Amino acid sequence: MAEQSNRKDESDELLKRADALLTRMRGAGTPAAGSAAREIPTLTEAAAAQGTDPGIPTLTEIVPAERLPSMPASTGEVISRVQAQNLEHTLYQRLKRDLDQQITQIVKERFMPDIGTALDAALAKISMDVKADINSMVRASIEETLRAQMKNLRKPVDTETAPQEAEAAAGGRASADPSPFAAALAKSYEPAAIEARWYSTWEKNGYFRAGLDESNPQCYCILLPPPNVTGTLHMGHAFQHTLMDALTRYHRMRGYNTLWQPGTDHAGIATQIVVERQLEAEGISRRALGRDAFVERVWRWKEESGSAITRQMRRLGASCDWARERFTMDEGLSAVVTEVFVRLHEQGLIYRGKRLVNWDPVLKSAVSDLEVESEEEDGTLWHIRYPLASGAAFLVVATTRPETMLGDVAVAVHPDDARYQAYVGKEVLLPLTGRRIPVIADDYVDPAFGSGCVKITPAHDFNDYQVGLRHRLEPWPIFTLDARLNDNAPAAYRGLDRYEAREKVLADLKDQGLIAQVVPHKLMVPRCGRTGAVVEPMLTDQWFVKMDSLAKAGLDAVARGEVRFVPENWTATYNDWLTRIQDWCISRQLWWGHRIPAWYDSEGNIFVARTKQEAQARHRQAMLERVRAGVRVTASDLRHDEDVLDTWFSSALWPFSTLGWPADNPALRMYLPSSVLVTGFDIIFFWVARMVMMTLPFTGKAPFREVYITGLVRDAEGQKMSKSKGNILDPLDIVDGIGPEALIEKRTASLMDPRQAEAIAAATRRQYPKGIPAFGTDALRFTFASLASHGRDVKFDLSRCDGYRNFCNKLWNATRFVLMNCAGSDTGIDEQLPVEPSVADRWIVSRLQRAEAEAQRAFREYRFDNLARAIYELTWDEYCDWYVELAKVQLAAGGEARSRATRRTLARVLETILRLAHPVIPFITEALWQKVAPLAGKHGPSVMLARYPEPQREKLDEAAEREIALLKDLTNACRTLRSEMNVAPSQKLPLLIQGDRGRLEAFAPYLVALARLAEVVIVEGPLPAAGAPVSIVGDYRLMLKIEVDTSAERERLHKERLRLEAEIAKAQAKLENRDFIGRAPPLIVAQEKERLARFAATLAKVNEQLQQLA
RNA sequence: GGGUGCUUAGCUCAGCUGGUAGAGCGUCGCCCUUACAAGGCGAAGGUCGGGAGUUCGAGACUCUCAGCACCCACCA
Repeated sequence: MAEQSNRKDESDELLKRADALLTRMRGAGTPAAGSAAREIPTLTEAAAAQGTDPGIPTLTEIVPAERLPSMPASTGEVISRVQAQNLEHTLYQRLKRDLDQQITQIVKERFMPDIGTALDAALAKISMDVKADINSMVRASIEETLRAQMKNLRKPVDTETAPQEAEAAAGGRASADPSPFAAALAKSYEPAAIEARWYSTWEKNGYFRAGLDESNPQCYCILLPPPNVTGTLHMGHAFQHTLMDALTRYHRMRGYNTLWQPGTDHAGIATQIVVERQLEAEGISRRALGRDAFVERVWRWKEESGSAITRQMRRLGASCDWARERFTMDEGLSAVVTEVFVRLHEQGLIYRGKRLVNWDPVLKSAVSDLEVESEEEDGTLWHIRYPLASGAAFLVVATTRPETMLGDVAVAVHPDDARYQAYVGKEVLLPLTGRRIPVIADDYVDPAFGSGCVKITPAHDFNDYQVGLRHRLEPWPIFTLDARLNDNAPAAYRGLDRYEAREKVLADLKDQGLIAQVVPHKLMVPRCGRTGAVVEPMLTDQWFVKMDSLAKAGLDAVARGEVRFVPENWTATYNDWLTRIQDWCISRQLWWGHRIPAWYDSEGNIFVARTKQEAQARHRQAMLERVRAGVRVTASDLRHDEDVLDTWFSSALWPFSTLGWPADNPALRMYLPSSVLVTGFDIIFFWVARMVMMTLPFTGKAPFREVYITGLVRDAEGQKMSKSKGNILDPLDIVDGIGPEALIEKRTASLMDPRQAEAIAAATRRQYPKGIPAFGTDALRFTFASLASHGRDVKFDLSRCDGYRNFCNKLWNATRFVLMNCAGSDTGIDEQLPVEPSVADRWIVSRLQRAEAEAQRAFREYRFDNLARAIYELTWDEYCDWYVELAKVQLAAGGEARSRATRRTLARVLETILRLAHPVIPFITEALWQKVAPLAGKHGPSVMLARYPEPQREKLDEAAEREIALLKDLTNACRTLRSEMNVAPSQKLPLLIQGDRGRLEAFAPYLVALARLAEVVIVEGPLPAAGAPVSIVGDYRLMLKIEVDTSAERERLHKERLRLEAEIAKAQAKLENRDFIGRAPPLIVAQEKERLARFAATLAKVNEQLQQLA
């Protein structure tokens, strides 16, 4: 089926037809329709008309006037390109929101009803998918309008051919009035506006397309773990997709051939269940509908909801090659599935047989071991007496599932168990059935548990099955496929459900006095991961893949290092599973999935073939041979196997089925093995290991070189996000924001258990009283990156998003600053002109080199947290906090060459930062790069096509780094001094510094500006004594020269001095008084002396302070 | 029962081959300084889960104990 690839064509086709219809109606169509249709403008007309044609609504009719940006009057005023871009951008943003709605509205209102209905249906059908196309139509229209507008607005000078002049003219105004360039970027960062604009541009221009240049030896490929086709994007996807997109964009920018292979999975069980529920809601049963109709129905559901997840991925900026999108049930991929099945069967690696499998009685299908999830539940251990056939004695067996006793074929004891040795080989009478069953001895029995006797039910227990095989006991199945008792059970129990049977068995045993003991017991209950039904081991005919040789190859591939896990410790998990693997049950008794390519004749012979024709041919061949051998045969038609394959069977083939295998082609040659698989640990077994095992034998190559295992995304409390817990977050709600009511509505809708709704609503209200603000895609992606450290689950905390949105805002504003100062000015693009880089310029370039090296290492090691940090710190802590501030000083004071160097550095470093950050935050970097790149001498349609910076070690300038470190220290020391001295922020003071005069003279202007000083006074020799504390930084001693108003302080100190002097005088007088000395006790005299000394000391301090203030 | 992680500031987490404990958010104080209040400057806050060992020196290495989380296998 080519539905996927046809979708876009279909949409285009519909649009075209709609357009054609419009044109016809507008033209010489039927008179009635013609007049009505004349009122409906094309988008271009709507945007361009502006009231020129009374028959066509103007822009303001479609969009309320107050929503339109003010347009300059058409008076021949000069408009700069930046202005025009800005105008276009704003206009586009505001229009975009309203237009498609408005158009639909107008169409509805003004079209004749019959056509209207048809078009309505068409619009409704395409509206979602076509949004992007409408966007580009709107864009095109607006571009057209603006071009027309600019013709009127522009001076005769053509800015296209003389951009320097035009920019210079605008730049000249910028110095006096920065508005043109401030306006070039909105005052603050608004993600929605940017994001809407760029994705379609990238996609339209084919930037995501796979590189197929075979002369380039560097190829980079990531396989998207195909999400469920009918699913929606959750936080785990968003997290992993962010990392994959960053990796893809990084390597694309490094010049690799790049492919991010997208696609979706048919997700057999999950999808079938969803559609079955829909049918139930309509009161239709799947079986009543019939297989073909049901499958048809699932396809329809897939068509309706199938693109939801890929639309969401686009919102996150995922740069997949959508043209190569695949679906596991596409014709091509289905053919690969059949081919692989047939080949494996030919090699004897697929077989069919009656085996004990995990059976879901609700789904009525086998499920694989992996799909069974055991959970501890409270149960009971019943001790039941089995009377010996020979006499009055009993053997007591313990069981948690008494109903299965009806299928018992033996009682087992441990061979060394002295208590029971006498009974081995004897028989017991199985209660309720009257069957006689043997007592056997087997190591499997744990004498310490229960009574030491185990009932053996081979047909419904995996361990018992093994015991049965060892002792050649015939299994005695007692359940039907929906877990009711079958005819092997005594008549009284037939038809009962397994739990009803349990009750009845227990009651009957009790009546017969055969229950010896009832003990509460915790046990693990195996449930199907999908339906939650308790799984019943069941003997059924199923298809299996023989795993031993495949597993061996899978283990070897990892051991040889062909596939490497990151972090490495997952290798152990992988190895452990593969060494203990059992044969893989691949048949499912479902309707939605790949039909097993096997046919049966009336005698039950199996013919595995690629097509029915092939199977028939083999059948005829076999019959001929038997006829020749003289066997009588009856002709019969072949019956197709009813079962479908496990979803994971087709997923296991993903690495080569998506690349056009088995046909040799460039993509297969270049992108297998793929570079890295990014996924969660939860599908190492389901998918990762199976891809390794299936890809190796069919292609001789590993499916991927590395497997990066991400953590799981949990909520802020560390809980797993799940619908039933009501703690799910939709990544797009973080991007776009959501109100509290809508969020609660979302979380409580379609709950399995509606009683939880209230608790969830309350918890949600508590946690998000105001809902979730819009953070934008970039902030979300940056957050994911920063949380992606190794070996840890991710507790998703919205406050981190907050921080990273602020980062985006910082980047935005830094760019505004650079544009204000550099746009229209000389940024040193002409290498002939003299430049005079300062130590600050050299420093920031050096820091940039370090950050680039760190980023490169982070990508190599999948340390996205370090990557995010490197970018964050460089941008904020170095570039914005320091370099930009230093640059202000240089621009204010420097000569022409120094200013040119400063602007050059400002622009070039920012431009590099934008490229550096682009893999993580693609949207904002693209928007800003468009403005910054020309200033840095770079040109190109997209930052995506610009090369990622290569770190160049030799450019590290440690001398400059030391100098700036010193300058930072000095600045901080000044700030400390100011705060210690309680100097008002507005107050400027001179700073006295003693130290290397040459350096200080270089630092002085920066210090004056950054530390808000009046001047820097360089002091030879020791610093003069003064009131301020002295700071020491390295070899430098510095102090503020306080010239603040100290009169109040002086007055206070003066008063204090007077008081002290008075006290001292009094004390001295006392001590000089002979009467006092003579009569007072010595202790008192000593005290008085102490007092005097204390006063004297305090007075000395006060005097010192006064002197300092003076 | 087997395995794998984790335990560092109020919260979320960094901390590479052992060498003076870090970031973001939150809190508090002062500033609406001409890119940015989604900002700037500053401050408080930690015997790095407990114990032992190796070492001149341990958040890091070894052992042990405890707690938390997850995976696998299971005793009927």
